[in-house]
Amino acid sequence: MPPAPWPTPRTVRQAAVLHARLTASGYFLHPPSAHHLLNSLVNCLVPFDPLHLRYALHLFDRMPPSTFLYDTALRACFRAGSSSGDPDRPFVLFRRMRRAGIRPDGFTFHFLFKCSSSHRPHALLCTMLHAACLRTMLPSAAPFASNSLIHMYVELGLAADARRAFDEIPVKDAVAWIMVITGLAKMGMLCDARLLLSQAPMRDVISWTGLITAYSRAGQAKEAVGCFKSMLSEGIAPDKVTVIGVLSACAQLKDLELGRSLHLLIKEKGMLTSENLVVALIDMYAKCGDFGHARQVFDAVGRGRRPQSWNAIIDGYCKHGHVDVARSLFDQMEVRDIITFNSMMTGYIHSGQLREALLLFMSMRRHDLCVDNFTVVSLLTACASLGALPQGRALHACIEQRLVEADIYLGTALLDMYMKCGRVDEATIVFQRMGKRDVHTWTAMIAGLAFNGMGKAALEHFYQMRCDGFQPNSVSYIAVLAACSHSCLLNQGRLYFDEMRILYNIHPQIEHYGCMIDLLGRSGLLDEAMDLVKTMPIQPNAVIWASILSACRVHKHIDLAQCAAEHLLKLEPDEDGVYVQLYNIYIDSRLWENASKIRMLMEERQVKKTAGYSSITVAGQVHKFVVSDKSHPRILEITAMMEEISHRLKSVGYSPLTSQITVDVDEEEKEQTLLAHSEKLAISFGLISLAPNLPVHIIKNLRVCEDCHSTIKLISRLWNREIIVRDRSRFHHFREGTCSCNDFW
DNA sequence: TTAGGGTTAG
Repeated sequence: MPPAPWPTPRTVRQAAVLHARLTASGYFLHPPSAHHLLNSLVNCLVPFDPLHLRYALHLFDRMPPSTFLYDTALRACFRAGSSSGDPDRPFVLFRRMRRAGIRPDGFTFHFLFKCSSSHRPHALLCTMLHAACLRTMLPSAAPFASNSLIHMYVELGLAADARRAFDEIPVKDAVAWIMVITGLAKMGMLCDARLLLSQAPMRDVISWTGLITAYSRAGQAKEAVGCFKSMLSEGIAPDKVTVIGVLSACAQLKDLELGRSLHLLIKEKGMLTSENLVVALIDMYAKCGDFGHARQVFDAVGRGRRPQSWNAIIDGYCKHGHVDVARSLFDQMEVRDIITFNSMMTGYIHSGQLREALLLFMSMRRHDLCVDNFTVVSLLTACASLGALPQGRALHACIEQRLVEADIYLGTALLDMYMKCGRVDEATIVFQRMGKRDVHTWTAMIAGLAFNGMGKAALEHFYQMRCDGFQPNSVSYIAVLAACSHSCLLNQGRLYFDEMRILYNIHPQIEHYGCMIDLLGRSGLLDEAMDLVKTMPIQPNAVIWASILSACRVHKHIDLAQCAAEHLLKLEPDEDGVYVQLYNIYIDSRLWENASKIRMLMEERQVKKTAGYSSITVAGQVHKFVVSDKSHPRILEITAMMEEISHRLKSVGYSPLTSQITVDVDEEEKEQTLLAHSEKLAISFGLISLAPNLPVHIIKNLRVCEDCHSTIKLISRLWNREIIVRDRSRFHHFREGTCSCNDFW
């Protein structure tokens, strides 16, 4: 006797009633009835409350097992979402199914892949599932699983695996399938033809879109666009989701031409009703810097735009340096989300407006927004540029306490912060503990070692990076060449400068030339450096001429110094550093008259010398000193320490470099002035207030003077103390009487 | 009696 048409339960109570009726009538073990009950639960209840998953699985455990029931149980796991507890449950179910000898079908794998997309298990497990799918499935059952397989790899960010899954869909067999299907249709077997058609494994718009999205999300935008073109040539029409993926790739490539043609396509097909697509379109125009069109699309959406549209345009303005325009849009927004705040903060940080970024960060709490890993990356970047080590360490503690999810960006930002605060040891620990690294992580490590004066270690890391299969990019080579120049590794520098073009087709930019010219200049090869300046295909900028000028000072090359200074004064007439550098060169060479001309020129042009200062953090508090500073509450102790330093330095035969002082005063006064330099005050304070095992860490806004440099080397030996000084362009690590810069800075 | 791809922040 067929069962009565059972009602569809819409509440747990109704489900329980039906459960009782089925059990009482013996129909609980009748497959269609059992399926009906379980299906209703999965469709109506589980998606709205993951707690009902337990009830559904409880029923499932008591029903006679079948492929369909297992598929339904897996579907239940998927629909309950990732918040429903045990992320391993789908895999446990699958293992049980195999042990019970129940054959999986396309749906089984489909739901397993869907679960894997949301639960993000280990990549190895996904590969094993993929293999099991290939092993056990008939090709005719594949189409359900293949697109979800691609999607799983997309979610895991594994574009190459997504590609492999895509290639496994046998497109060449499509012809054979179509022949069989048309054959059946011609014989009048329309039902069979339709069934076969629904099962034929062919690449459709969804497979292609999956692959395009995979490439786009993995940052392989060229491949994404390549796929899009292949898709069109196979005669498959894109839909709005495809276009979103391709627009995102265009934005990465700054391919405005393709972006515009997509805009035309969107208009033709009337796709502008999708706001997701509108967001992608605004983002593409904004990232390409075409704000006219970006605004046109943005304005056309009108009031009631989603925050995503605002975010896309705000971020575009920030990335192109129009932070004020971005802020005015930010202020007009009614509902801002975490992305809005993070974009705006990042904009401020990259434009050097750290105070504004901090104010925004503090206002996030008022908007009930929790800090996430994007926020922490921004804050770490700010700490790195300020050299704010204690604050950076506090953020590290938040990561360790798992208050934010640690990922590859966060790890890289953390190691970069430690490097920029001169803590190579801590940066190295972060680097070594990172489970996953990418080219940015390696580059941050190499650059960090480079400007901390550890050129050889930097090059060893570069070697290791390539052994690990990472392809260096143009920024990696800037770091490598900077390592060579900071550590005076001339032969290696020449090698890498040629190699980047030959091996990777990376053409040198102004930064690469800058490093190379700096390296040649440091090595005393000023003629060769000038040859490179003359022959390079780019107009030399201020950095290039400043390198030449520095080299001229060290190698006493007055004529070339004058030539470099002339170029610099044309490029940056208001920059006091040039005047000071040239002035010092004249003083070193005892050309007093030229020196005083420079002074007059500065007065004439009203160029003010930037006031030098040094800061040191003790117990979380920043102490700032200027020359001859008497304002510190512990000035008496600091002065006593200064006197002790002076006394001990003299006892080992050190005489102050009073020749650096050009004001007409007696020797003793000159000595006093040198002794009152801000970095020496800060170091004295560090010595009296920090525990003896802690390094003394100073941040200086200008370059360290020669007398201070020699003095600090001696202090590091006499007090057996590590002293780290970050000046405006590099780090000096003083240990046991030597400095990591090898006296060239 | 089961299905499928999405945009914006580091």
